[in-house]
Amino acid sequence: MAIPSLARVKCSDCPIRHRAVCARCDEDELQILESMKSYRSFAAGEAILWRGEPLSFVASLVSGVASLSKTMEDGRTQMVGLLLPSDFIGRPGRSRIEFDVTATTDVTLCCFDRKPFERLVDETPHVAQRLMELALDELDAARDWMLLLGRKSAREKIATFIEMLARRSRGTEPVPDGPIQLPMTRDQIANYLGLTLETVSRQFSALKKEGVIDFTDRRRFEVRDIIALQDATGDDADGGILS
Amino acid sequence: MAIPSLARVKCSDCPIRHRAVCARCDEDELQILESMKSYRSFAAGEAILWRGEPLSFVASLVSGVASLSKTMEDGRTQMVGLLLPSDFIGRPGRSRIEFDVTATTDVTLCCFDRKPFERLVDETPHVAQRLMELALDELDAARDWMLLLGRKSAREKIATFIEMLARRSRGTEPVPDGPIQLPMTRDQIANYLGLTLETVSRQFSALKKEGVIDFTDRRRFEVRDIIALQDATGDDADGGILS
DNA sequence: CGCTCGGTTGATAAAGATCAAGTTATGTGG
DNA sequence: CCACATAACTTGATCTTTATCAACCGAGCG
Repeated sequence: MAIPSLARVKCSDCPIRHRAVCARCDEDELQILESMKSYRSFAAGEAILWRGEPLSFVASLVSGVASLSKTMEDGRTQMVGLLLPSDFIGRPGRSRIEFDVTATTDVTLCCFDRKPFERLVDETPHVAQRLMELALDELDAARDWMLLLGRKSAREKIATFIEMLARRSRGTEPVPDGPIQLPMTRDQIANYLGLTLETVSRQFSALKKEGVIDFTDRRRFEVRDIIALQDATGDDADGGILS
Repeated sequence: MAIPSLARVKCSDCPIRHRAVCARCDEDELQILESMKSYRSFAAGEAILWRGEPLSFVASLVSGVASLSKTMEDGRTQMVGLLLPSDFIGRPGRSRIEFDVTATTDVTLCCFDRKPFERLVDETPHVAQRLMELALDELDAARDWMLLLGRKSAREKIATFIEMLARRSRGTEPVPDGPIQLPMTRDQIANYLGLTLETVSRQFSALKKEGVIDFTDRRRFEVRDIIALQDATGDDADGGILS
């Protein structure tokens, strides 16, 4: 069950202050958000929101990793998004969502009741603009993932996934070049990449045998050969430099 | 080459008036858009925008079909979006796009120079709100497509594609139950669905042999058995009724 | 201590890609 | 208007990749 957390972090001290939906807000606007917010925590594996369920709150992800996924009648599932700190859950103007939101690791959310938040969005261009940016970023990420799902080989998918984790944690992790934590099980990785867990395991083993990565533990690895890794992703060498 | 069209349709008579970026605008706002807009036409196959190229204009698609696609170094291509009348091209706050935009059929665009348009967005909540809705709709569509690309079989992909075309043209086509036009070649369909053109052709043939669809011509077909078609998509029978 | 869960590895099967002919349209120039 | 060229499409044979089925391993926990 979700445990409403009483711990109160001041918005100005919040770790996601400059990236979340409040990024563009000034002090006055922050005051309003401060008075509306409440924290909730979810344990790894817990459902945060179910597909189709009425959406009573929206939230910013403060810490941990959550995932968006779609499941077919026969059980096939596809992850359609990975939420990291500062990502937003919920939509202005929509009372339901079309996918499940699940806590992948232990998660803390900064929640707002939906109705008051929507009123705020209408009145606060800074919030509306930031929400727009976040939506467009998600759209770009979704499109990159479509290329991966539709056209990349298993090896390329795994390499892309690892490279993404490595790049992302360079900002977040305490030791910049140290071991990287896999925030999910092989099965969840498979659902993210459109593979089976066996194929995921085999590709990890192959990259390990080639000396590209090295596992210190089943959930923790280090990149040994970043060039070979980027090569294996199938992406342009300078991918993103133009942007 | 793009031929700047001199034909001027009044916004109030525009076929996409209530669905495009201007949907929520009142008469005064429409006046402003009217004075800023210009039409451009592109022939089937022509490039509208290249990935990475500076974005000088944004536009609404007035007629025809355009596609967004990403291409890897070795030529593998994945379509990441299909633009239909009323869809928007370009992003507020971004000077480049991360994919190619191509005219799939002959296309007419209602264009706005980017800079003035961005100023307008900042000053006109009706436009900003509509842009947000359009972006969220695209995001939902992208996520549905991720499930298709990652988890559906070739047969399910083709059935989903046909069902989507059928549903969509029910609104647009002159004869509601008549033949439906395929707006793209087998090769383009393959790039949309993450398949090869041979597999696309084979699946069409299979559905035809089973009497689910019937081709009146290579680019025109009729749905003979809608139940069997929906069955073959792999989606929930009531998919979308809840939304 | 033995169970369970997450993970690895191997053998086999199936789906779809690839390679290779052909066939049907759609032009285009004579 | 016809002959021919070309692009779009279909179909078949074969090969590759990844899924599926199955056995097993090791860490953590009741």
